[in-house]
Amino acid sequence: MTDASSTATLRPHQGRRAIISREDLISAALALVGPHRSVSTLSLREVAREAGIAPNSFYRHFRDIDELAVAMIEEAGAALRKIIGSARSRASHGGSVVRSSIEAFVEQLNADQKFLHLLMREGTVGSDAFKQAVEKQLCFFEDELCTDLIRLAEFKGQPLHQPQCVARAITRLVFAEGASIMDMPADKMPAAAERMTIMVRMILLGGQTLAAQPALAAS
Amino acid sequence: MTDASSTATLRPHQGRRAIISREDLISAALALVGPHRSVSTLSLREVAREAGIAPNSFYRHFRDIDELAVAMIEEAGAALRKIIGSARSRASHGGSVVRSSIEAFVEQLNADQKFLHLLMREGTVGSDAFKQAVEKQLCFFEDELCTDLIRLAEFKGQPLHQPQCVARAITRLVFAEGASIMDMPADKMPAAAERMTIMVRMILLGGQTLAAQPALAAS
DNA sequence: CAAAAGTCTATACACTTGTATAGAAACTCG
DNA sequence: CGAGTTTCTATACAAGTGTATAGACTTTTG
Repeated sequence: MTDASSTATLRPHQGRRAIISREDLISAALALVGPHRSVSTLSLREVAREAGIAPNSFYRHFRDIDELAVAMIEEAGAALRKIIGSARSRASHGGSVVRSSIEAFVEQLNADQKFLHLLMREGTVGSDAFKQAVEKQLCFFEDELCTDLIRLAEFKGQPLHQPQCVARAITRLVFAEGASIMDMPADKMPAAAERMTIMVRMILLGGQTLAAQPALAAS
Repeated sequence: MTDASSTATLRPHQGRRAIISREDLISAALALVGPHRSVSTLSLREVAREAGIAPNSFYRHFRDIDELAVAMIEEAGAALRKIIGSARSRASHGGSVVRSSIEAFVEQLNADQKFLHLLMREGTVGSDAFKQAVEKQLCFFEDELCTDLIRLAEFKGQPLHQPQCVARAITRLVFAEGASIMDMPADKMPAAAERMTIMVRMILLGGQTLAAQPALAAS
């Protein structure tokens, strides 16, 4: 594969120039999904129509619609992790990491980006390959959050009980709650974001308390 | 509607006896869904075929497939709440409510009931009516848990910060985590259930700690 | 018993879907 | 230029979809 792509880079077009790229197809698919349209209902013909190509040309880029969906998920995950990551590092030498991360998250919720949509809502239906792709992205978030939590705990001198578990709880909760928030009327969203912050704080505080008094684990 | 149903009860069949009922259609639909099949991909013809009737007879019972889906969700929610509720009351004068509730939950996860599937996985895709139906059931769970948490807090003399928020966090987390657990290989499930218990404990503990030291809310 | 009423089936129509096949169009290289 | 190579299009097919229409069957009612 490395070989194929490198020769492709050296001799970009041996035959007719490609009129459309994988990214164009992903864009077309992104344009079709939305609050009322899920990836799993996209049809090959529909995406091709949106992209302005004949249905069969689709196969030049993806083996089937599922491969497209997986590519979309990976792109969405990478984009979102970049956003959240920069928000975190921006805040790391400033104030509350929790608040600024959630603010960045909700900001993306408001912006009409489709990325969040994909990751939050579509992880539970669809093909196995698709579900695994979403799961993988969520685990990336979890791991990044985990290393951050550990660093923060050491920095503040507040130990955390089972940081990986804390990170997972926060990640899953935020994505689940986010999916629900997306369907709310706009005027209820600030309150929901505030509530989400409290939820995350509770988990963190629970982890800290548990680290201080392990006996509580059996309460 | 009350009038119509009451007259229907008084005079059950004015014409030919119904060969199939709403419940039969729901059963047929339940038989079709599963780990690899989501409600949103069910077709009217398919459900009718499974139920053994002609496609058009479907309309005698539901206006469209979406109305069927909503009915399924309501049935699933009621059934699951009954199960969890009895598990909770069984444990209320015994030991840990958290553990026994989660055990009941995971037990249902293992049993090949489709109910949990519907509530956990399908709440984020589909029509608005469908999403709202799932959301409503989740709120029922949240409310029941909330009253239980309040009662428990008073009983134990351990006040809880924002019990409604705690209840929501627990509900959402458990359902999200449950959806993920369902796709795991069976040998990893006990560990996942244990981890879920810890997560719930952290939230509870966070809520208690926050009630004791409100100043921590701004940490 | 006949009429009315409700439930179901059969057939049909227009539409969408994925994909197979064949060929046209555009590009590079000798 | 002509050969080779790649991309894209046109057409076609079988299958599946929702649903409209018309009629057959069974039960209650007059």
